[in-house]
Amino acid sequence: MADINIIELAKDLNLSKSTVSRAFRNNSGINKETKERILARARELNFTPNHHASNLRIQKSNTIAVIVPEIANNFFSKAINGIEQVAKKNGYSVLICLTDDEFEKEVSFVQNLSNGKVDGIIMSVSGEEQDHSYLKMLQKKNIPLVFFDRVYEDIETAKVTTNDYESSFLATEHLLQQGCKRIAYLVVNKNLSIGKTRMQGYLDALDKYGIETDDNLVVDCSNELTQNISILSDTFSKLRPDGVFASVERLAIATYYTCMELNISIPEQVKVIGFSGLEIAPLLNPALSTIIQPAYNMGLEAADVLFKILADDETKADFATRKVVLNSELIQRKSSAVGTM
Amino acid sequence: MADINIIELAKDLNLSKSTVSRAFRNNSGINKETKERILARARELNFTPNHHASNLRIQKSNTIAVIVPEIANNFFSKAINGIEQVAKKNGYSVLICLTDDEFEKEVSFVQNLSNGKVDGIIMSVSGEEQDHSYLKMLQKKNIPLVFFDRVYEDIETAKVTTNDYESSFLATEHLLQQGCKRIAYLVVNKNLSIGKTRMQGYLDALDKYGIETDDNLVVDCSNELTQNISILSDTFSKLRPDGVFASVERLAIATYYTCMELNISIPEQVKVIGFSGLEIAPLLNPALSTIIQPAYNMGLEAADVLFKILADDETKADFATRKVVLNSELIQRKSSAVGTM
DNA sequence: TTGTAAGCGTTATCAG
DNA sequence: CTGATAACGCTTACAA
Repeated sequence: MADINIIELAKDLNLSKSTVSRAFRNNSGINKETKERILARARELNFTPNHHASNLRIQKSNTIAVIVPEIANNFFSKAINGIEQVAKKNGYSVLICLTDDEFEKEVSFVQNLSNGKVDGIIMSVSGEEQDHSYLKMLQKKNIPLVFFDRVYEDIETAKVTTNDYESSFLATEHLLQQGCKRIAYLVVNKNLSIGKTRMQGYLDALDKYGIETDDNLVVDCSNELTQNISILSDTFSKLRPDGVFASVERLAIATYYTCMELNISIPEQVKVIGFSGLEIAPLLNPALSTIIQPAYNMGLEAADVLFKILADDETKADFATRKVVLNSELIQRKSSAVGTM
Repeated sequence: MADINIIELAKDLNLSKSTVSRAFRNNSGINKETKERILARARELNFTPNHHASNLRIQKSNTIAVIVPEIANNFFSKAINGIEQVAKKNGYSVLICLTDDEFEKEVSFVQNLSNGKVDGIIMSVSGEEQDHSYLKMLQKKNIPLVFFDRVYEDIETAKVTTNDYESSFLATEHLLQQGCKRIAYLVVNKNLSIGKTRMQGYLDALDKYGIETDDNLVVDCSNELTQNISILSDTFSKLRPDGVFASVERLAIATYYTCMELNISIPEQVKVIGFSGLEIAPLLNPALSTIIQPAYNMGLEAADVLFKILADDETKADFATRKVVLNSELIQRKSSAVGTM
């Protein structure tokens, strides 16, 4: 109940509330000394203007939302880190929304956020095969949207992605050059555009090297480790691939666990490469060859684009449909090496 | 500009805004049919009540903040995951604040949040040696605070921690039982209570086994990998420890990198154990012995306590100073094994 | 430079 | 069950 508002502070200082209000804004014409006096007293009384009142008044929340499938994940936590850094610099707060990869939650978050709670949204999507018209609402309400990594192709908005096709092509080509003939492609959801794009790189590389595609070698996995191990055990025993290309980090890990269980030696019996940002890839047994996405920088870029749109100057329209493509980096390590190193 | 408010919606429906408002609350006495009619029309027009207006009115934000040193980190990202799950279930949003381990940012976040922006705060602290009186403000403004993992001992509030002393004691004892005589304790900041507590477990275990303490074996590291490698290289060449107990994950990783560089073999020349929640600890070369903190569950617990306090019933006071201690789990793997496995 | 007053879009109280 | 009206705490023309 020790709550104090601008009126009481004004009374305390024998000023009007408008003058006090001005002290908290930079632009307004106000006497330097009165301003000092006000701020000093405010500090004493622990007063700062109520967020909701001023947000209501100025129709702005100074908050952005990040909607992602998960957070306990190398890639997303780094991306969020990047986003938060930019937000902090701009005086914005960051709301975290985890969809758990469920489209319904994504929709419900967006709906819940569209009433002024946030000024903009950065999202990595979870419902490619669904109806995306619910996003129209954001446009109507003038809430800018930036996609990163996982995007909806049919929605025309700002997007920050990586060169997935090229990376996948190169990764597959790398395995081929190391002598692999039967390369398995592991994917979590074939229908996600990101899975498709990466798969296309894989397919085209095979094609370039004149390798026949075996549909069974495209393995649909899940997000659950034990389940993946069982799926992969099956694949390994039935199809005996000599190479594995994991389209996401957790599938590379599942591959390692499976090989450990089945006593399959990497890279002698099967060579492995995967998308992954693990700092400890070199410490794995054996060191894992990786394609590293610049997760942190993607966050930075996505946030940068969003704030450019929010800045609302002439360039705004330009950024509203901006496409940024960052490059991933392929690093060869022992898991895809020839012979015994 | 397609923005619609409750008044226009009311006009559209030939009703008063109070009736329309009631349709969006559950409790209020309102005719079922009119309510349906209102909600239907609202859906058509994409209307839901403005957040700031209602927050201002009801003096509540339905938002909590999580203040942590970093997010691109196994432990914190899992904890946040837990927190978000609980928040979502309670209809709350989660604001993420990253202090980058800087006390000033922590203070500035708390100050910024204390004006109604959030209803409660969950925090893992970054300024043990600083003045914590700034937190008094939260009490005055009736914003509940729950600490987790890293806490301020001098602040009486709800706390969720793990049994750090016991875990450290057991980890050190484990190394001793494996035959180590010169065990290094790696810590990022000796002054943090969490570092102190863990160190005490280490010291007491040494004592129990009649091992003289060598102050040089308590190694103060940083958060930066390359820096840590150089610090550890120094330690290894000068002090030749036969055991390493890493008080946080990144120091276990730094130890591995250092040993790799110096060609020191784990566990033959030095046995290693560390706090870590890495799913891939078994896949490292060699598999890393770990003490696993229940990060996700800590998040769950911390959020549970916070919402119990926010529920504001008789038990509130009880939870406001609740102490929850969860157990970590020690898992022995090859990095601390005897002989060559 | 400061003060007055009109809103921002809700919700809650009180009549009807 | 519904409607009028007064807050909630702040910002911003406009006036002084």
